[in-house]
Amino acid sequence: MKKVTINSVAEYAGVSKKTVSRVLNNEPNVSPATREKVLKVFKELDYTPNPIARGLARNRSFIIGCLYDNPSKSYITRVQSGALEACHKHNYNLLIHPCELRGEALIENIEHLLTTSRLDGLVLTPPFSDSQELIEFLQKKGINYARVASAIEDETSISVRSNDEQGAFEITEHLISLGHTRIAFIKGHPDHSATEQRFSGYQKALAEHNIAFDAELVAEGNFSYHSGADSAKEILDLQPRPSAVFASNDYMAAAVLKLATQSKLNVPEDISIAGFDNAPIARHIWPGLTTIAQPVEEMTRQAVEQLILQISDPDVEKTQTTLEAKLIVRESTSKL
Amino acid sequence: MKKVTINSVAEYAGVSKKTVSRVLNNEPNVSPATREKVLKVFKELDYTPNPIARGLARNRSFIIGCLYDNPSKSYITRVQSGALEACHKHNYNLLIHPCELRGEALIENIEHLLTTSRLDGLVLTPPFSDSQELIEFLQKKGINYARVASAIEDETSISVRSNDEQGAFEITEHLISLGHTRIAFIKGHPDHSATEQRFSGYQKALAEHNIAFDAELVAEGNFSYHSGADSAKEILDLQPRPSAVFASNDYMAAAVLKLATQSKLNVPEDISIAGFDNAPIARHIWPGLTTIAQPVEEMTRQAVEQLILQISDPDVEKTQTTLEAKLIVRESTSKL
DNA sequence: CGCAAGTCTGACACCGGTGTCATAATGTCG
DNA sequence: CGACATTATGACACCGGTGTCAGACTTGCG
Repeated sequence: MKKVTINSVAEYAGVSKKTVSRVLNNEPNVSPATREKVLKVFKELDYTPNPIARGLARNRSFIIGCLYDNPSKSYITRVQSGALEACHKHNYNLLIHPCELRGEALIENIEHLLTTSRLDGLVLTPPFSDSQELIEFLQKKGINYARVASAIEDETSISVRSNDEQGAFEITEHLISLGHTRIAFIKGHPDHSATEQRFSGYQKALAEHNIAFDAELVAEGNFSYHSGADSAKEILDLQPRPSAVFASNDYMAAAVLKLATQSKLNVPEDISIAGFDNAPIARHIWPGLTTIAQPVEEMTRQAVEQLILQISDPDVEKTQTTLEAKLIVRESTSKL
Repeated sequence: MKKVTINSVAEYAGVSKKTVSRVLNNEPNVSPATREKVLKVFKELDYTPNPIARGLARNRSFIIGCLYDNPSKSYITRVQSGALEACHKHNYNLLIHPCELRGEALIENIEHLLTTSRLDGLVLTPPFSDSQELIEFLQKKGINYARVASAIEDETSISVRSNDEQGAFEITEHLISLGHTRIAFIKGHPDHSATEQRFSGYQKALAEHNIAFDAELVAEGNFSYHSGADSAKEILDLQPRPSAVFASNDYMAAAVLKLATQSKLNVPEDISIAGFDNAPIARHIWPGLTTIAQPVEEMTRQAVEQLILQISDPDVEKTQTTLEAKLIVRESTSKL
């Protein structure tokens, strides 16, 4: 398997390598005859251009990196799927890089990432979207980035978010409209800005309907199924038991459902349960979870799309977009 | 933000770029004084070497590609997590590339991938692990690859699998030992070799215990939750109803559980349900699913580890490894 | 002290493409 | 048919590193 380079193609076709390069990139000013000839040699020698060499010359890798630190697998796959869609549309590829926000050496870690592969841009997903430290580092290094689902308003960088507070408000109001007043809440991971947003939506809905906020009804979770199970235990033991639980994501809601069922409670007759995200599990269990559909793929897709735009033209305006979240009512919530 | 290259560092430090390169790569034969001086300039200028230039010179990208076409998100994230572990250990990065086995242009798709990013190797996950067409293409192109969970015995390439047939045999035997004889089976996607393996394990266990195989009890699934729900409908309508269902993966088993519960059947009292894979959902639902734990992360980790070994030394022996699957009994199966 | 071996360092080609610019070939038009 | 615009092509530097090799400088030891 000897290597076929642009030089061998040029030699074989009897033209200069620049002409081969022109054919390769569909540049104008190549006579049809020459183009044909070169294309034939491509086939004959089974030539594939070397992306690294091309990258060096153009100072581009056509690779976008995706950063995440998230216990929800489904969130991650949705993020990836949206990012990939945008990448492939523009002939980019996606490199994934999970790492810990609280790791002792986040910046070193990212620095190492940038030393081992040159990335044209970075998509930051929660909780990185809100990491001031990381953002400053990227700016200093002059790395393009886009932020997904960040709470920070920042006109100097691309950001696509969904309205978490509004979503949490709506789902809480949904529970209230069903007659619930004693509604427990499970918080998400403190590093995620969504946690505060969703909590705030919950509180605002209570206030709006003159229901006193009761700190006893609030449990600390971290978005993981496991943390949901722990919180569920606390909540189900409360006296009197809340008639509804709103968990900050579907995994934790699923955990509440599992523990309630194990305790011989009927859902939703004995207790209503609501989640957030519309993760696959929300419809894979019975009863299906009432939840808020967050357009994760779409957010990420738009973020990456903007990012690629910015890579090709650094002067393009950096947009801030907010997408709507949508209430999805399933079987896990019912009238009191 | 002006670029800091090896040339500027060399000039600033008053040494040749080769010496800078030596310091960069921790090569011997640099006097401590010179090394110090250069390292100081690195800091001072905030120099980061360009991975693309390095890649060109070394003919390496230090990027591994991961191919998949799989409806199970949890399978994919487990694959990614195992692959990432091995990659990061050796300073590689991971590029993900989902694509369709049956897409009109698989080879063109992969060719395009290789044209847009130079990958040092490829991890093939099911169903690509068994795609003869793809494997021939990669061999022709001289691309290193490793196959995960493939059924094909092939001494010429790296392969790490788990014993699916044995696992299916065990779980079927588990059901039989509980007194079940009318055991329905839901097949996986026909493109996946695991489908045939698991089916075969099911049949062998029946035979071993002198239970006649009944084709009526076999439904065609494709590993997706949705297909499991379709199959579940068929199976639950059978007269008499089977007393147990063994679905080829946990998503389909979860679908059976959901439909059974919706039909007011109690699991496992009225019907036992078993899955395969030990996906997160198996323990996130109630009752938890009896299933086979497949070491997906470990398989992928080992495959990538071998792959990286092969990249650095093409003459290293290509190993074939088989890992054990393990029966996990939860609440979804019980005595007849 | 002299010579061989070992340590440091830099000049230079090279990896495989792309950008710039000069020049040759062809076309257009009065 | 000559002057000029346009198209086609190649020479050459360059992207930012690494590999090879030669030469200068140390060191060890008989």
